[in-house]
Amino acid sequence: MARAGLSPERVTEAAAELADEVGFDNITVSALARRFGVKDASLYSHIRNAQDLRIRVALQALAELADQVAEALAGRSGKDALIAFASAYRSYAKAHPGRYAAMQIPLDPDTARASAGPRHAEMTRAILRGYALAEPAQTDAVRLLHSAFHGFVSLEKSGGFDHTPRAIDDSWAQGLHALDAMLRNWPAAG
Amino acid sequence: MARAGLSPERVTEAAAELADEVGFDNITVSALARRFGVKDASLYSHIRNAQDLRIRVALQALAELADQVAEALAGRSGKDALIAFASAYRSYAKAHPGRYAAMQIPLDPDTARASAGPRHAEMTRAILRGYALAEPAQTDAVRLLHSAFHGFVSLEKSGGFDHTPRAIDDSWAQGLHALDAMLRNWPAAG
DNA sequence: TAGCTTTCCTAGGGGTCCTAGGCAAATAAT
DNA sequence: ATTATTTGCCTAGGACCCCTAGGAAAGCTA
Repeated sequence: MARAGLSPERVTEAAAELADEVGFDNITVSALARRFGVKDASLYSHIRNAQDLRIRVALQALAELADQVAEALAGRSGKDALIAFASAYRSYAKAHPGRYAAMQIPLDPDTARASAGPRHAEMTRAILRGYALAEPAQTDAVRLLHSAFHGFVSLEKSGGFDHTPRAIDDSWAQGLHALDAMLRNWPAAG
Repeated sequence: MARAGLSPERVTEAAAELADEVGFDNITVSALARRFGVKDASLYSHIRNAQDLRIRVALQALAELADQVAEALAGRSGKDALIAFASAYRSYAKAHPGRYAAMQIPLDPDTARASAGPRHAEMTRAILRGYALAEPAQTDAVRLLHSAFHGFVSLEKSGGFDHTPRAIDDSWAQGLHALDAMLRNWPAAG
């Protein structure tokens, strides 16, 4: 029997593609095996189990997104950087819905530390350098920005904005405009 | 054989409790049947299928949360209303993680229109009455607020804020403070 | 070429979803 | 009160999925 040339990397990549096609919740070891023309049991030489597969997809997605955000951010600062960051984030979620969903699964602390997660946090902080926020305001702002981006993308995907005629792209642009203003006038604690 | 006294309502309620205990993704018809001391096939007289069960939980959760938000909002306006709304939202998510996750599944348009979703939208708009925003700014602000609340709660739950010492409650309070300031100084389009 | 490692296989157990058809309990009709 | 009807829960069983154990062949190493 000819070999299919599997490896953890190829399996993970195929799982990511499958997730984008059928949804992260619907990736199964069996479907993945079918895609390779292989029996499902054969995949267990390359992945530990189904959960391990999902975590691999999540880690790959985090790294991919971090790369794209880093590229979008290069040479920009202030509001330009804010918009570039947010747009890269939203574009990735739209282009790769399965991978984006994968990124939301909770990782155990060790895995999270070794992932691209810290890069994301660092880049978000980098944006805020243009706004001169001292701690702990910086952390609060990072959390709020991250929340707003993730929330928007997530609600957009689940259809939460569908029942109002206003174009979503316009709300997004205006929302970023407002967030920029908010960061420039960050209020004192109280 | 004595009957278990099942009904669509009791099954849905039990599914919601189960979701809060083991996570929305882990509710199964089998587990629910075990909880009632009944065979899994027996539940199919009360629910159409597993997806139907999930939708019922989602609709119940939307209605419950709408009730709680309405109560929290009564007699408040401006920043008080903003904080009351956001706190009710976050409290519900913490107290009922499974139900909260259920609310995120996409509903088809007819189901969504008949759900408590429109009540949520209306209440969010009610908050903004204290800030005197004209359309389309009002819609943009509604979307941004909803995004920020949902994003924050969702990231908090998946551990996205765990790697910074700043207390999450403090970030939440300060974030609401900043959002209030943003709404009071909503920028002109551009 | 002989041995070793890796890759994929078959076999099989256990779980979940769901349908079909049957019997018994609760309810309605006579 | 007896009969008829509806309803609730049952057993049986198919399809799919996850995962383990152990075997055979492909490819590498000596």
